[in-house]
Amino acid sequence: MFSKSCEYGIKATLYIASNSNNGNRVSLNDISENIDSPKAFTAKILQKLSKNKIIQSIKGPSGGFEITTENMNNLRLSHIVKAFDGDDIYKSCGIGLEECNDSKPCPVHSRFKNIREELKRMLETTSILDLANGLTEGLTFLKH
Amino acid sequence: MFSKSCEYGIKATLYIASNSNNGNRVSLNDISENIDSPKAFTAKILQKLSKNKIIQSIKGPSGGFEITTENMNNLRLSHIVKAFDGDDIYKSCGIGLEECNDSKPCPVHSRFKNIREELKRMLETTSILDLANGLTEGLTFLKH
DNA sequence: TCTATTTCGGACAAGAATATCCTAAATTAT
DNA sequence: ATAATTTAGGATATTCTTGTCCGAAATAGA
Repeated sequence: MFSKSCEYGIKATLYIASNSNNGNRVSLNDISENIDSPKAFTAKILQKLSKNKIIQSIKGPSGGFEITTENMNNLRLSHIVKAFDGDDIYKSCGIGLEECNDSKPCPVHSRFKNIREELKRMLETTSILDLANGLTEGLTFLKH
Repeated sequence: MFSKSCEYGIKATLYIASNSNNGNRVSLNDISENIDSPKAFTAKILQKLSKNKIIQSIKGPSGGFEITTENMNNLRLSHIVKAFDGDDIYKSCGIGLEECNDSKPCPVHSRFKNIREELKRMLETTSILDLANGLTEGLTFLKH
């Protein structure tokens, strides 16, 4: 469904968010250990999240990554997905046609429409804060 | 959503189906022209469809590809998707966790559940015959 | 100021997906 | 039988994603 990068991006953001909740800044090491991801590759993921203003990065000793309270309240799952995979998943044609819409549909267009819209809606309404709270409360998990 | 191979696989199957409807066997050339796909790569796709008993292939002059009436009645979109991409799209965790279920959920588990199930249901109930009929009747399209 | 820590960013490596090429095998028609 | 047509399948090439490595830049603390 999502690329590996996007999966790591979501996990990393949620881990950072759940710690920023408690006022804790976390490092690359913390993150890659706690979301069970390759460290060097995760560094790239974090750079991307940082450039997309999804997370904030601080260099130097006691540096690391965090999410501002303001960001936390506005961030949605769709923002992360968009940064890594674009919005093809819920916008583009199920069998890859450039032009595919209600007036000139591909064979699967009508059957995919609802699902795509539901996915879009879910991603756009799911807040990072809510997901992070689930983690903080121990109701959900980022690794086995 | 699906791999390029899977997209070609669906398009090829539908093109063949819509022609088998009319009793016409179609060649690799026909197919790659009409679904707008690279010929050599499409040959591989057709081999895979053939090995998975989704389509039948006949060698030699006046050979080509077709779908038996029996197959046409039983084939569902899910069969093609499974042959190329497996069933990860509607079975595996949204952020790639090995173990992710109702009793030990990842943060997005509950929000993805319905969508995944709807997708599964759609793929398993959508018949190739119905999709092919839409094409034959000129209601839907495989290329722009 | 010096050192240790941490992120940044460019170059490079490995693997998977996509795509091509060429010869073999089968089959039809002459 | 021979020639022509069409799929089968192995080898190879290209591109994209995933992943690693290493030195540079920033910064906190001694």
